Amino acid sequence: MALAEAILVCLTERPMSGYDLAKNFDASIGFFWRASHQQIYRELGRLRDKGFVISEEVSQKGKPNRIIHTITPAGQKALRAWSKKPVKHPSIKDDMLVKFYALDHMDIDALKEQLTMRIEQHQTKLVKYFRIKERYYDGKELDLMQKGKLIALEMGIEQETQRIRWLEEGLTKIGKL
Amino acid sequence: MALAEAILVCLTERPMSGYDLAKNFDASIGFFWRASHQQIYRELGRLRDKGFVISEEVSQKGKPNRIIHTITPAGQKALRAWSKKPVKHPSIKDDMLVKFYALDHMDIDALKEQLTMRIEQHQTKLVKYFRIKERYYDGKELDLMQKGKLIALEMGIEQETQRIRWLEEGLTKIGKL
DNA sequence: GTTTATTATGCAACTATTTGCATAGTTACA
DNA sequence: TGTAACTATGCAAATAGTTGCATAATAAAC
Repeated sequence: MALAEAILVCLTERPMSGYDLAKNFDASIGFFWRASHQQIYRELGRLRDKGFVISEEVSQKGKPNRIIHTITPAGQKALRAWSKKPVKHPSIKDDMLVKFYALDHMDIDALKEQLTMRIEQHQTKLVKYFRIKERYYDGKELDLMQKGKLIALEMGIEQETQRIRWLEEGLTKIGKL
Repeated sequence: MALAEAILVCLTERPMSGYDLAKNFDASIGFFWRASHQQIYRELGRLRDKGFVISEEVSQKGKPNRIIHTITPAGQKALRAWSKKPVKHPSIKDDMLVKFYALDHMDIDALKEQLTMRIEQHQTKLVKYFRIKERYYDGKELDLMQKGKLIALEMGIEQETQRIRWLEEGLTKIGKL
């Protein structure tokens, strides 16, 4: 399970609260591993139990106190250990492919609409990725950490581009039926 | 959740036992929606509770009895209703991308090995897809059901091809670091 | 003759994920 | 002055998915 590791990775950048992490998961590493704030808070509890992070409460005026989590040396070690473990192949679960597979029981017009919507969603995401790439990476001097993030981002761009392509092909194909 | 629907789709072809379904999930629709036999048996129980399938026991000599499940008109109706519901965008959960994102904490050589393994896995799958395509679809007269399945298969082929491409690009990129 | 694979089903426990709710103060806008 | 959005945390329940085990017979391989 990479959620624990994704959180640890974020915390190597700087100590953060659960709230900060949830925002991060909306904006950067979350492109590659989605998680809700509920999941993050629970996972933080587990990481604390294992001694991979330490948490300290910081009082704020007015707002509820923040709990800032810092990665421990044990956490760093766990990350390095994880890097050597084989990845499992990602689970493919795509409603759309099931719908194509069962085309003779589907409402074709509804399917076309859904395809169009999905294409738009992926395009929105792609635009977001390109903005981040331009803003933070293009024409900059990068260290190893940044290079890794850029590669991940470029892989994300590839993935979205390709997803759009096959959804468009699918749309064309059902148009020709 | 498309598991219920994936099962119903299989049962529109012919009535089947849980065991048959599990095999189907290994070979055809399972390319687009993975499920273990435990999941399938549980889901079949739920579908029976909802009246979407009826199940009857068939005794066999020697072997344990088979329970054959048949889709009901209510089940057919549920399938059509599902076809009109919007798809949710597939959850992206890929350890590999998280590992790239955290490149500065990873063991690069281990990562290269993992990439190579993943590429091989996707290639194996691709070969399987091509065999099915040649054997069942190429140069044949196809009805709507078969056309749908072919499109799904071609989309699967696209997806695997593209996955291989971006994994190879990733490998090249970390080679250049 | 024994081990292994295949057919056939299913429970139980655990882990992961999603959805909904609850609390509680702050800031901005209309 | 009210409402909505934002900051900040977390519990509870439901659903989904994985892992491990258990049973029980047949057939083929070694």
